[in-house]
Amino acid sequence: MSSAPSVGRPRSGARRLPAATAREEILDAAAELFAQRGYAATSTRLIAERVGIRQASLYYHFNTKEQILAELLEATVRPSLAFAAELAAQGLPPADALHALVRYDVGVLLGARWNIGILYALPEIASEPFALFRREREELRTAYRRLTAASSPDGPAVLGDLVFGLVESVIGMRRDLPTPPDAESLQETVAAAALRLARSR
Amino acid sequence: MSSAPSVGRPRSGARRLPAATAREEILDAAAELFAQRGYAATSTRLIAERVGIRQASLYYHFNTKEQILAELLEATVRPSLAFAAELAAQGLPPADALHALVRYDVGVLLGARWNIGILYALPEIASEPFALFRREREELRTAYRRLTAASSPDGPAVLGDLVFGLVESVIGMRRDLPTPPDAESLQETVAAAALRLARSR
DNA sequence: ATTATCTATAGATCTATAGATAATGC
DNA sequence: ATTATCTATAGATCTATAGATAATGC
Repeated sequence: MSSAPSVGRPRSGARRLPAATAREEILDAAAELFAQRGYAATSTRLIAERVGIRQASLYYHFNTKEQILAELLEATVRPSLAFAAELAAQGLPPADALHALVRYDVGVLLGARWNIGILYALPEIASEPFALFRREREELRTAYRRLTAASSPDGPAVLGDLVFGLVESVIGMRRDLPTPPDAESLQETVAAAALRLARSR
Repeated sequence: MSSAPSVGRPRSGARRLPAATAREEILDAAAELFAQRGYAATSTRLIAERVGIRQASLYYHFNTKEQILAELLEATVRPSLAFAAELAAQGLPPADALHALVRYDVGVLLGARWNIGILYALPEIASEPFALFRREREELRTAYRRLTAASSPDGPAVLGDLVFGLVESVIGMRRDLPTPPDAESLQETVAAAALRLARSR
């Protein structure tokens, strides 16, 4: 909530995001560095430098480096998961719900300040501190499976996973394409592509 | 070619792959560890331990740790790239060629001894030692773009990238699904899905 | 008194190089 | 003589903890 706090010893450097809390500044700097250079390749010293504090000061806000990554990952998957739950409560035709979920999810992945989704593939995520993130991402996968199967009752069981993969492929496009397509049109294109995969054959 | 060499000081440990060269053993151990625990999180000491040699002995075969990863990545993308070139020379109808390329590429990604594809997303790969791999992977992406555009002349320009993403989504399925679908049927399913995306609308 | 920072540092790495050594091949 | 390993180590990290300090708030 607050920006620069009125209490506490002053920082050595300038604030990164004057309107944000120290916690938010740390998450933002870490997101940028993790997405650009990798998690293990980013030292806590470098994160702190970008925030304008000393390395040890990070540990006033986070217990471990892993906790920083875990919070970033959870914050990225959670909005789409919540949106999927809303959709489920609305009883739309499954194809309409699938179209809406893809649109929303692609929007989240493209709209994030840093391309955090790139970190979904990190092998490090198999370890314990990321159990909650893994569970939430699997729930989202399940939502895609359910909507896809309902749209295409005779399709193969993996069709939902392919739609899920199709959606997440925008992460790679955002990273690799020299001029990534604009978000609005990509949201629509991917949603249409998902329906084309999911239509009953 | 040769298995255990007849020259050189004997190893401290047992061979990992008695039929392979030391170089191949190192690549195999590194592939397993990089895919399971991450590149930066895997020390050269651990790789050496799995091979049955001392850490410093790795450097007789490779100049840097990055070189080991670069060779693994290049070896994974190269067969599909070669196959795409063969296809281009054959002048098949584009939809048939696309179907064949997807089948082949999915087969490579699923058939590799370790799920190396997971490392395609590593942010570390943006650095210089991986320039050749990046170039080769972009060539493969170009092949998908060309075949997709030829199959669907009125489709959006990103359709080829979506097909590319669809193919690579099998990497995530191989990692995340408790019982990954068998390779044969997934090859066919993904190829059919790719054509469904690419058919002229 | 509380908060949010700072300085200092322990202890554990990690990559890569230098130079020795134990085999075979000639 | 050549090859493929070994031992030893330099030098550069890196994460996390301990305890001091510089603010504000009461």
